[in-house]
Amino acid sequence: MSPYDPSAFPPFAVTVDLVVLTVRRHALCALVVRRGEQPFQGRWALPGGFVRDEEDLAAAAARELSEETGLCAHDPGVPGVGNGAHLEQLATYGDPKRDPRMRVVSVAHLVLAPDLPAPRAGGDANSARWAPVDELLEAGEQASAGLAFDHARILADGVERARSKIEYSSLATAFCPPEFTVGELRRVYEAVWGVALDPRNFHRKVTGTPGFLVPAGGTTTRQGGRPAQLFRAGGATLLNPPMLRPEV
Amino acid sequence: MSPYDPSAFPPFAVTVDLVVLTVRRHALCALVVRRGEQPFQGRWALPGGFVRDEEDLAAAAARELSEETGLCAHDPGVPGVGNGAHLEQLATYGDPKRDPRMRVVSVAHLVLAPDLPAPRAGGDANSARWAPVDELLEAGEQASAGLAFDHARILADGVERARSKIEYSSLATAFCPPEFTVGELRRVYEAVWGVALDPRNFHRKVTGTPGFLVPAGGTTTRQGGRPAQLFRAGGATLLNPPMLRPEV
DNA sequence: CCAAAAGTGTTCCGCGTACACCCATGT
DNA sequence: ACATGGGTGTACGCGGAACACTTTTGG
Repeated sequence: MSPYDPSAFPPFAVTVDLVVLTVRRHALCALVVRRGEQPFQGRWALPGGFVRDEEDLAAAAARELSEETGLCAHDPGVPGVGNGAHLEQLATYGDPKRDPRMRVVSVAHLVLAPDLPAPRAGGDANSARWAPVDELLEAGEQASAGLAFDHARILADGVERARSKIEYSSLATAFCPPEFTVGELRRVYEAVWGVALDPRNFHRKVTGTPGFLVPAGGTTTRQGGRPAQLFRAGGATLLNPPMLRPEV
Repeated sequence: MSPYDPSAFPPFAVTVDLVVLTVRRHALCALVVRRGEQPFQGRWALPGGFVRDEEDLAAAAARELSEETGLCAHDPGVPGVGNGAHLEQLATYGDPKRDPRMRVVSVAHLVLAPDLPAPRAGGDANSARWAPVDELLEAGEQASAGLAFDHARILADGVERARSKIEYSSLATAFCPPEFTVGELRRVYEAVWGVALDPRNFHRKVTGTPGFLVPAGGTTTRQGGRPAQLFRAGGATLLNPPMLRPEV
């Protein structure tokens, strides 16, 4: 670290922004809130807020998440059990011009959550909603139609992280309710990757990977057809060999 | 983002810390500098420094790198060609107690560089050196013997990132000089992963992956034995299928 | 009976692994 | 001659891809 002079460093505002992803109706969706003030008033943005004094970055992200959704996320490194949602740091964005008002460095976090009831608008947001990420990212192509600030870029990075991480980890279960079927888990992969997977091979693959799924004991027919076994997420976090994303 | 009140956010100091890795004498080494002042005076630390006003995070990392090593890194997103070194953002560390003096958020960056002459001590560092990461991380086990601040943790995260990224990307070439042999590239993998690889299969694998290596035209005997073809890094960045790290 | 989803069996083939073998240089 | 590292050929086997087939529910 450089020489320390209490008056020699420029002060920064530090925020956390959240990329909260879920799967609804076979589509990967992100949580966005409507901005109530300038700049970008009326535009959609990722939820987030300032990091408080004496508050860790992950704690700030968990607090904002809970304020916006009522969700209690579980960062595997922070105590406090959640309802299955997964939280991890994504990346940090610090372009001097990213906020026209002042110098803001934002530490983006990624949250993977099971399908939730409609979000409750909280704090300064006029409203909040789940929007398909395809819509949000397409809108970002035309200037001044997409997300506020550099949030389209942050969202794209978060989506890419989620897409690659479910390949080699068991994180896809974070999109599922506590008990789920193999078919439901497959539809998560299909929604996140935007591809169709062979149900037979998928079934063999996930049930054959030790520690990925553990039988929960019951069955369900909520998807129609023959009753399917219910599973819970197993203890394994790394999948070896990984799930293979089909070629483009 | 939360309601904006210029007086309502706590001011943070924002720094960049650098995990600069290279391969020297068959060992993965990191650049460390000796601290010249309190706290942790005399202890080794990762190079780094304050982000300046109007300076992007990646630019700050590149500036610190150049000040400490003379290296001109190439972030594939920042203009300005370097000498082959690779720079990417690693993660951000913001525990309120990580610096006893004040609230500091540090955006760590990872640099992969070819073997370099002895580093020149710059700025406030009494001295600088390349140290095998195994030594640095083992020393961290005993309290007050390892790196300053939370730098052991940052280093461990950087090493883990490098180890996993050379699996599925062509980043291992960033540890090599502009022209290198297949054997030299193999010794990079062996040093970073700490394993022995079969030279025959490795050769077939890397020369058979399109875009990974392009023949540079000449040969060399600098490693002894039969002359080896020289290669340059090809355009491909993602390896498909990936290099497989042998089981533990 | 039929549709729909769950689950099993089987065949094929690419690719990773292991290892035998040959090649071209320095000493 | 021989040691050293470079490079090719080949046989084996695991695991992914494709797909036929059976099972168990709801309508």
